[in-house]
Amino acid sequence: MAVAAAQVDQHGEGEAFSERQREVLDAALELILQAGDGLTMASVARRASCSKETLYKWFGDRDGLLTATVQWQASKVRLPSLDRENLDYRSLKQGLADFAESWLSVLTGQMSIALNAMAIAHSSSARSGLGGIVLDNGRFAIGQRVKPVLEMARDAGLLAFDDTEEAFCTFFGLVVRDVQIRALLGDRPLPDKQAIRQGTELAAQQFLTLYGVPENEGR
Amino acid sequence: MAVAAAQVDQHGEGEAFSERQREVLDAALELILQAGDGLTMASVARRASCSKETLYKWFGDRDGLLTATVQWQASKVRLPSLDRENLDYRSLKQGLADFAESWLSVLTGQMSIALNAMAIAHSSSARSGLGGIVLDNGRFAIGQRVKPVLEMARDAGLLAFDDTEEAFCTFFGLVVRDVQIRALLGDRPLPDKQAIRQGTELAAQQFLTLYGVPENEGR
DNA sequence: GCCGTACCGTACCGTACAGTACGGCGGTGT
DNA sequence: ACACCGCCGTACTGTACGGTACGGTACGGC
Repeated sequence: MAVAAAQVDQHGEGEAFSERQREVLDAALELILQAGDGLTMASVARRASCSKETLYKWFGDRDGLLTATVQWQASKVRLPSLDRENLDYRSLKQGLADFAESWLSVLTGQMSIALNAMAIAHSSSARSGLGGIVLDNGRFAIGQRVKPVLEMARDAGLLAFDDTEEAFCTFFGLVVRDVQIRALLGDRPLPDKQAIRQGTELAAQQFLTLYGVPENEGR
Repeated sequence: MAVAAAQVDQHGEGEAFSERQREVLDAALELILQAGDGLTMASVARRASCSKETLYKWFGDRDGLLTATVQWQASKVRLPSLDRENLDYRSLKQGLADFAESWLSVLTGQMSIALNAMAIAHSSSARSGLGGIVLDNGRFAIGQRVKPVLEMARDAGLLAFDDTEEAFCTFFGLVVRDVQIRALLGDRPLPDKQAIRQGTELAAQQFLTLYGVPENEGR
């Protein structure tokens, strides 16, 4: 229930874990990949060559270990920046499509799926903030990254909208569609690189159709 | 692992369960609502005033009970039809918005969230077809319902698209956005009736902007 | 050399829960 | 009346796993 140091910093930039602790958390991540929520404290200890007692000392309990693991993974994921000066219509579209592609690739990765599944499984029962953490570092973090760009594009006269949140949610829907929920429900195969690229290009096009300012389209 | 009769029919219209069995499955649904995947065979037996032995006799094992429960719930959900003759632009938009509203309402209901969460929790570990069942009766069933309408509207000259699947996926994305994943990850409060209505009306409008045939809009 | 600290490995405990066994009981056919 | 059957209730078994205790080892300070 109590993560030694990561408890303190609100947003968990992840500097709170020692080298050895990070090894342990990586072991936990590997196990989550193959066993999902079914990982046991013993299996983590075995995989990381550490003792269960140490796990409890460092992370308090099972929930604390899971929380720390999710935070650790979140601190590793670094999505592309998408900040860009000299915006024009074409580069905006390209930037949105590139960003969406990278984002969807992460979202359909084994790790994202496993972690989201685990967080969802927990949100129904335990009062661990796993769902909140995943939400903060997933959907929320993406929003924080995208919204300024949308507003920048609006200021440049390329987009038109009143509600940034609404515009971002629309972008989210156009990009993600049913892909994530299908993946989470075990639908296979996952979309490949090409399918993702194709979908996100369409999404960028559609988003601009909805929110773009026609006279500034250039071409 | 083996559901007595429901095993036979592929799509489970749900007539395979006796009155008493349906009572038991309803008890299981109630428990899933409050305990999610954490429901125990004993709790179901207690709630339904039946013996564990009967549960095992009828449903084989815990997985079989869960599967039957999900099928039973799926057989109960009946989304509005949306079939409509004499399509015009306005009635199409209204129909899509109404349908989307009803759909999103179901999707954000306690029962949908609990069942989806359970199916997701299982898809990571067990090889039970829970995820597939939910997918078939959720996303897939919706598609089957919506696609003919889209094609009908296209034949009437109201919509323009080549790929029905693509058009439907776009509709899905515009309607669902981040609502479902946020709900599954425990984000609260859930959108209320008004927020849903507002979102789905926007979605219908956006969908028509993307796929509507302008000259037939007849405002 | 001695002590404290941190950690590993393993054994152990308690509990929760899936699955089974069995006695009892009410209904139905003969 | 009696046998049979489906079901309830309850007790039981086996096991998996969270959490704890403890002995053994390596290391740094004094």
